[in-house]
Amino acid sequence: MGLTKTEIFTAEQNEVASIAKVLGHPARIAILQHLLKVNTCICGDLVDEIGLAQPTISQHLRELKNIGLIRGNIEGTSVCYCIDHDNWQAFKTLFGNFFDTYKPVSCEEEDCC
Amino acid sequence: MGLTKTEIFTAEQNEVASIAKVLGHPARIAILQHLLKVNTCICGDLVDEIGLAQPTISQHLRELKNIGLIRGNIEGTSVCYCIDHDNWQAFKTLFGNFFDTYKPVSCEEEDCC
DNA sequence: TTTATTAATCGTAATATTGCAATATAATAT
DNA sequence: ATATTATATTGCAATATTACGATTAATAAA
Repeated sequence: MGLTKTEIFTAEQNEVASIAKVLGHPARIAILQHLLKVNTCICGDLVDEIGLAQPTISQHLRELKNIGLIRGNIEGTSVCYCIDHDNWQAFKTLFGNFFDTYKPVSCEEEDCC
Repeated sequence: MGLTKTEIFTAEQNEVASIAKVLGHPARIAILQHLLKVNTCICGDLVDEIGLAQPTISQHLRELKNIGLIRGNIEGTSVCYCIDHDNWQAFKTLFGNFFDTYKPVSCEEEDCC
C-alpha cells in the first residue's frame, strides 16, 4: 500500500484531489504567489526568491506545469514561466463550486454538531 | 529530506498548503461530498459508501478533523460527523482570495506565454 | 455481567514525496 | 570550437502517506 485507490472514486473527486495535492506544498504556493505578483519569471528568480536548491524548484515547477497551473516558454537559455490563464479560471471555478456546495443546516433540522 | 522546510515560508503559504494537502486525497473529497449531501453521518456509513476499510476511513476523518474541516460528536457508541461551518467559510474565503489574486495581463504588457 | 456494536489506535508493508549533489542538456556568447 | 548560462534529469537518503489486519476502548443491549 501507500498507493491511492483512484479507481473507486469519481473523475471529479480525483481531479479536485489532484489539483489540491499540487497546491499542498508551501513551495508551490510561494511559486504561484510570486508569479501572481510579477506575472512572469524564470527558474533562477524563484531559486533566489524562495531559497530552495535549483533542482528542487525545477521539480516543483514541473508538478505545477503537469497539472496545468503554469506554462513555460523557452527564451534563449532560460525558461519563462507564467500562470496558465484558462486553467487558472477553470480550477478557481472547480474549487469555488466545491466550497459552495455547503448548505448550512437550519436550527430546526437535525444536526449533531 | 522527505521533510518540508516550512520555516522558510510565510504562515499564509503554510496554511493554504496545509489545507490543500488535506483536500489532496480523493477519499477525503468523497467524505466531504457525502457530508455535504447528507449533513451528518457516522464512520460506518462512509465505510459502506466509499469502500475503504474502517481504519482507513477513520484515519482520513482524523486528518479532516485536525485541519478543522469537520467536527465529530460522540453519540452513544458511534460518532456523528459534520462540516465545521465557521472553518468551511474561512477556508472558502482563503482559497477564493488566493485564486482571485490573479490579474490577467493585458495584450499591451509584457508576457512570455 | 456478558455480548454486540462502533470507532480509534497500533503495527506494518508498500509506495510516494521532499530535497539536494552530481550530472546532463541546450542555447548563447566569446 | 569553447566557455558560459540556465534549466532539467538522475540517483539517492530521509521522511511521509496510504491502506489494512489486529487489537483496544467505550457504550449499549441482552
